[in-house]
Amino acid sequence: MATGRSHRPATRSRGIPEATVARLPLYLRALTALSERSVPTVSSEELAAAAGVNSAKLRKDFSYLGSYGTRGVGYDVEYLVYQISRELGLTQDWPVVIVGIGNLGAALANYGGFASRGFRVAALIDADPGLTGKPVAGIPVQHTDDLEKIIKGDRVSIGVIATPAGAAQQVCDRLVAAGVTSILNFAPTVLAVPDGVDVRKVDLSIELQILAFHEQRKSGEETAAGGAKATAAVTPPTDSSDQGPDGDVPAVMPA
Amino acid sequence: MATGRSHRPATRSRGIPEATVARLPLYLRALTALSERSVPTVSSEELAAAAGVNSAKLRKDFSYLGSYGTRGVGYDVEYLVYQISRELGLTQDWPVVIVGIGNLGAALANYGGFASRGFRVAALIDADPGLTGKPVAGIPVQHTDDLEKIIKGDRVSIGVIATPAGAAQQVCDRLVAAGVTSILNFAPTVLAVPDGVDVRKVDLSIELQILAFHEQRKSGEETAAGGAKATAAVTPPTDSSDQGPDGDVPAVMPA
DNA sequence: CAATCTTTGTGCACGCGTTCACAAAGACAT
DNA sequence: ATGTCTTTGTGAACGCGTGCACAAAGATTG
Repeated sequence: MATGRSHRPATRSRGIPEATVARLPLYLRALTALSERSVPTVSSEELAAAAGVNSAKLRKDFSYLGSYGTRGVGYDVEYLVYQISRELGLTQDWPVVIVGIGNLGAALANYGGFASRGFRVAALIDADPGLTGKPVAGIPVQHTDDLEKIIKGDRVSIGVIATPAGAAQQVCDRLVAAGVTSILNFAPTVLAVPDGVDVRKVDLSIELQILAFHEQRKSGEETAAGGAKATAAVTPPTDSSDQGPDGDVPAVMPA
Repeated sequence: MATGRSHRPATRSRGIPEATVARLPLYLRALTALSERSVPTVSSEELAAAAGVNSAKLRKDFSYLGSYGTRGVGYDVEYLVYQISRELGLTQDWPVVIVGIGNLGAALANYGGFASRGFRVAALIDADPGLTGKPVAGIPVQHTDDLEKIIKGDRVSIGVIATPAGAAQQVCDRLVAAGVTSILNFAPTVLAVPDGVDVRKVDLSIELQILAFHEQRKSGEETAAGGAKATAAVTPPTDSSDQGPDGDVPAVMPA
């Protein structure tokens, strides 16, 4: 059956490493916060702390975008906000459809982080006729039957799937056939898509399982399980910035 | 200020690489599906396809757990389900609290994927007195004032933060002080936690921004933007299993 | 203008993760 | 029992990402 896994050898988008791209939104958020406080410039050290990363890493990340800093001073906040926004493509308008308006879909529709970043919820789509017409987050839900019409009519290229797992692949196929080329999938399924379509997956259960793994290690290490956790003595919250287990290997991935 | 980033040199949990741990839940889900269909054994090739990964990677991943396969045959589904569950710590009961019962919190409370994996929603907590006592997903919401009591009373070690960004750090501090040592954070903020506490972050907006980046590349590459996408000719959905942009560098990370 | 101080930008080395490719192991047929 | 065929388990090579450490660049002060 020969799988068919082509595995493109890291097309390295015009030289910007994927790892860097994944951090740009992080920097952007920190910079936006600084901008709102009218801070004119930041050093790599400060910004790195705000974004929760290493300062050397941050500088290297920025070096891929060009030399936007001034030695001895730091980075111009406004300028950097613009550069990163442009690089991420957030200066243009991205219509997005959300398919599956259950609890999660409604949460996503209400999520403020979208609108503030150039994303516009173009439509909410659900298969339940009982929902059709009902407004969620101020937007009337439309029926799945009209999916193709909506996508094509509004030139939507990004789709969010928040349906049950069983419906996900079918919805995905229809989205792709209608012209969607980027999909954010919340359903716990592996989606099959043709070449040229990007899929990012967010699985809440997987994140918890990874936490459980590390949690288990903590309990079962020093004391042999049992009443171990009864030691109760928990280090009080300090601002130590050490994070996470060890490596950064998250569960969200293109697939 | 010397950052303070200790960066533990990858404590490599008893030899299991983080990247592998992050994939175990993926395998587990595929195996569970097979188990429900009463499939006795799978080859690495088949299972890899079902989980959306490379078969060599899968075999190497399993090799860290031990030699659970039979050459010429494959892996025993039931046995593997058990081994992975045990490794991930899912054979024990993990009480979880969800703080912030807005749209997202409610969605999480209703999410079936938790219960089916050894996770138990021990309590829902919200700062809004109007919500207190109201049942969400069959569980009455409790007030933030009782947070410490709840955590300690039920020996909760995993907390989910689904509050607005502004409240996240404060909630985090209280959770940690009360004994929580693993946190899944949905608020768009960098959380500061003491050593020994794991934080995983899920940021919906970041995922979309990464998609936008790749989407922009697609449009601006072959044809110079403009009516480029009017070419409409979209490759029909096939079962080609090529996934994602290129490298696997997701936006969810310990921090 | 010269000296000093701050902060960027990056060359280099190292380690983790991925992939290839193949030998060893076992099933199965004769 | 012997041979063939399938599939695992892994050694080795490679590439990406990270972090260190420092030279170059510019601000700032005297």
